[in-house]
Amino acid sequence: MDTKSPPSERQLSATKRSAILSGAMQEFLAQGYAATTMDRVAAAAKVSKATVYSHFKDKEGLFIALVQQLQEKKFQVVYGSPEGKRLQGPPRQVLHHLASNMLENIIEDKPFQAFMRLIIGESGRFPELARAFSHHTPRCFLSILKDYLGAQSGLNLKDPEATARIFIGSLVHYVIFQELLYAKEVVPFARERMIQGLVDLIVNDSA
Amino acid sequence: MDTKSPPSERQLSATKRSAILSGAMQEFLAQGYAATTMDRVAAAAKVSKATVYSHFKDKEGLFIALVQQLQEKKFQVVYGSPEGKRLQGPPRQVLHHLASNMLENIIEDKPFQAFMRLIIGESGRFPELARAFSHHTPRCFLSILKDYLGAQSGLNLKDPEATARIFIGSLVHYVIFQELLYAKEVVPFARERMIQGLVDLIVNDSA
DNA sequence: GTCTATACCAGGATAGAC
DNA sequence: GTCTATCCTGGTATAGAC
Repeated sequence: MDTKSPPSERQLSATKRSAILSGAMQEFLAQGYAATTMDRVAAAAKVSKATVYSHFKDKEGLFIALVQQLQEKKFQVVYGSPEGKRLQGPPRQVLHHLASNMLENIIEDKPFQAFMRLIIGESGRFPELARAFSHHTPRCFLSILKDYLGAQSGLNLKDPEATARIFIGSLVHYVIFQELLYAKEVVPFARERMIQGLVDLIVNDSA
Repeated sequence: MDTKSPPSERQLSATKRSAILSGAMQEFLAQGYAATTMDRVAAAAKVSKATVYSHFKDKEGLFIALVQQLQEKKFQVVYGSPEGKRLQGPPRQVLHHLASNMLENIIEDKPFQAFMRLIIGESGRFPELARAFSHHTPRCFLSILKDYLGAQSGLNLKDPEATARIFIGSLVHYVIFQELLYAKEVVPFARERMIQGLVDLIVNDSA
């Protein structure tokens, strides 16, 4: 018996590949594209640099593969969320619940915030990735909300889709501003107040 | 007579300094922090690299100086905007005008968009700059809008500040999403429809 | 398929002439 | 105060052993 890895002496390609992607995620999310070095990626993945290059063409290829993987995996969590199903119930409750969950999910999820930073920060150099992000991410969310709002005749909304965009946009902006740009430390604004303000604006039953 | 610069053979320090900042702006806004090289900054400023280092301690110092300068100069244009004065008039008109101007200003101003990308993208590495941005930028704008909304008793707003944040947040998010992330090419949404939706949501007089 | 070792290049920063 | 020339580190990518 030696001190090496007991289960499988020779690890297979798929294992290495996912280890590399995992290391790449750690580095790219923390440092951004240009500041990340293949050395550190290899170290984080506990793999030699040459192995990284045998699995991915170059730094750019690795980055693109990583982002695509994150889009597919991370997103179902944040945007697909508990409400993959259609929404139903009284607007006040549904909207409050929806906003609350969305903020909670994103604010807790630091890696996802780093991912937002990365996508926005690198959107100049990697426009394709930004386009893919715009295309896939808020699609289902927006569409579900739009349908729900459109079906609530009691709300008297002139443009349900615009309303849905305002709803989501306000919340995403809240996260970008308060969290990514540290506004919470400098011009704080309670999460609950934001949510309540948004719900009141949309529902607006004269209570 | 030689072929060199006729006006002043030896340029002064202040001139060089602003040339360097100008070159730095060009490079940092286009490439981001890490991908920008001091060589290219010097070239863009038509100055030797040593001169750059005589005016600024290092790359980081140059970057910070640049961002601070941009905050002070660029901002009065975009956020101070035509409405530095207090707002007055009927809500529908004022809000529509305000939103329209704000979007117009930001969407036309590509350098400012690059600046947003930069601030968000580098907010992990330069949290101080992000904090300064959060602190100064939308301050006056938000405050003016909040006061205006609070004064319009006809609107029946429960929380004018929350409403003001939703207003600005929706619009900023619109820019980030549609412009910076190229959503306009992939899930387009008319600017005017966004503005109208926002105004309708806030004003909401049953016409 | 994976590692070690290395080629090659570029970037940040500085020394020294003028 | 500004330039030219240079140092040195560290990065991407690959060659060759196992």
